[in-house]
Amino acid sequence: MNPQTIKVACSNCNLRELCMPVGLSDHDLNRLDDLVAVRRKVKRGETLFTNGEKFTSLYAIRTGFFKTCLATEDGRDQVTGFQMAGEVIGLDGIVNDQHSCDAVALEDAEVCVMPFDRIEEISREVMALQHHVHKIMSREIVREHGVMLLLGSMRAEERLAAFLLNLVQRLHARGFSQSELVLRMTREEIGSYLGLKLETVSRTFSKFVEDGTVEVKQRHVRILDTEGLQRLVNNPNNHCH
Amino acid sequence: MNPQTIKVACSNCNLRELCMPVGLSDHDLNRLDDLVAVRRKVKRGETLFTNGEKFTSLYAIRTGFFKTCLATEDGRDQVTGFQMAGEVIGLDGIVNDQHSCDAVALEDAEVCVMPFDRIEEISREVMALQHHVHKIMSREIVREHGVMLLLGSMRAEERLAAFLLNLVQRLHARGFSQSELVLRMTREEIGSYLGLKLETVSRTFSKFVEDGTVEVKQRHVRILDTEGLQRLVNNPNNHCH
DNA sequence: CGACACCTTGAAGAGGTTCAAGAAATGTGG
DNA sequence: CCACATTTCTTGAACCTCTTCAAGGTGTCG
Repeated sequence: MNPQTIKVACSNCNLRELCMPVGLSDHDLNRLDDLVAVRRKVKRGETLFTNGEKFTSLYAIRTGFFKTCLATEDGRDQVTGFQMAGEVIGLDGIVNDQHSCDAVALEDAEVCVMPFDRIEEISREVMALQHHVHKIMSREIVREHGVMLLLGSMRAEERLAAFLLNLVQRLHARGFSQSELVLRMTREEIGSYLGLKLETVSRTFSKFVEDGTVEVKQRHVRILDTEGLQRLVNNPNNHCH
Repeated sequence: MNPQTIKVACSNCNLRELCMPVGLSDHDLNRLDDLVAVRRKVKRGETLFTNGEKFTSLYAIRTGFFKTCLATEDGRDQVTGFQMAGEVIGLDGIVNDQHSCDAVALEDAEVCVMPFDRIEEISREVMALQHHVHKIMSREIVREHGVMLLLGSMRAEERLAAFLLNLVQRLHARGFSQSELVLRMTREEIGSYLGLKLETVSRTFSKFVEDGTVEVKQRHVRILDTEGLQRLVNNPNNHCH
């Protein structure tokens, strides 16, 4: 690994509203600029951190797209999340001082490296940051509750619908289209995240196309009927009781 | 609701090693005693907090057993976890200042109420507490990763085996038997947690009994072959690829 | 003791997986 | 820049696991 690094500041970062608290005084903003030690570029296919690696920092994604995944010795493999610009990864490492999953860049990426001891230090001085860190961790817990609901109670179509809606919603919050998106991950990775085989993901896409709900050309997806997808996720008659 | 409340202190609590940081100075220990505002009793079947309720506090379980569950408007229902003495619940509420799931007592319980603003206040002064809070949240994230692996890649037998092993392990850490346990939840609640129907849970228990892996008498379970269960969870030949 | 909640078991059925083959896209080296 | 290798995606058919529906048994609590 050859981490390319550049020094930078949060205070004039255009992603600040996504990964930092808002409404800070100038003084507090200056303190925040000490948060990011360096930036680091990660090429597509490379890992930002891996299972077992010593935990030192959280990472705010500036550009690019990541997956986090769990690989057990006996060959199981589970994608636990997909992360995009403005999101923070590495929280899993805090509890045992070492990472418990791999973070893999699905496209060339750049992250802000935030040493965790520095986060804790500045958190003690800047209340807004302290609360922000707590919120980020709580948000991740709530997100995972949602995934548990998905994995535990939804059928294939419902899972894929929920997945697509979640992706566009997050992309839209970053200024992209509400209805069009380019998948950065393979069918197999989607399947791993959704607890389905890649063939099932592919078939379900095909079903959506037949129904006129979406257009799919490889990884390019256009959502034609957002409410149709929403109905799939929410319709009480659809559940496996 | 009629919360029965008693004032108390952490410094002489016999569960301290489970829910509080260790190795504190006397001064820091005294600060911690301000953490717990009151205790609160929750009767079996009652809720400690519910979805939508304003978030004010985290709760350390002193006695009893809880489930947390997500219930959506359209009738889905997902148990997201089972919690026992020494564990902390309520973390889901931080991000939006309101709880996003229900916490239901599965047996008469008592919790220590820790107002979150007080946690943040004392965290700023006591580094060990600050780090401890971070670890608790990170631990919950990692636990949920494990559940995602379970729900996403395991078959019914593997899920139930993993579930039982996890339960006895946590009970053992609290001084109970390594091989015997009393389930505090119904088959349906186990099923909801594991993404299975109650009938499947029941059948899988029966299969374990046939195989001589466990003895089951209603909610009383005795594990006869821990390694057999372990093998089920870890055996690479068992997966659905 | 009777009502109710909980658990077990069977049989039929559905949804997703597995295996297999081929097509489409992507990347690589000459 | 093209030919070839590789990865990724699609689709079909058979199979398997888990679910659904149904009925009866067991335990518990007022």
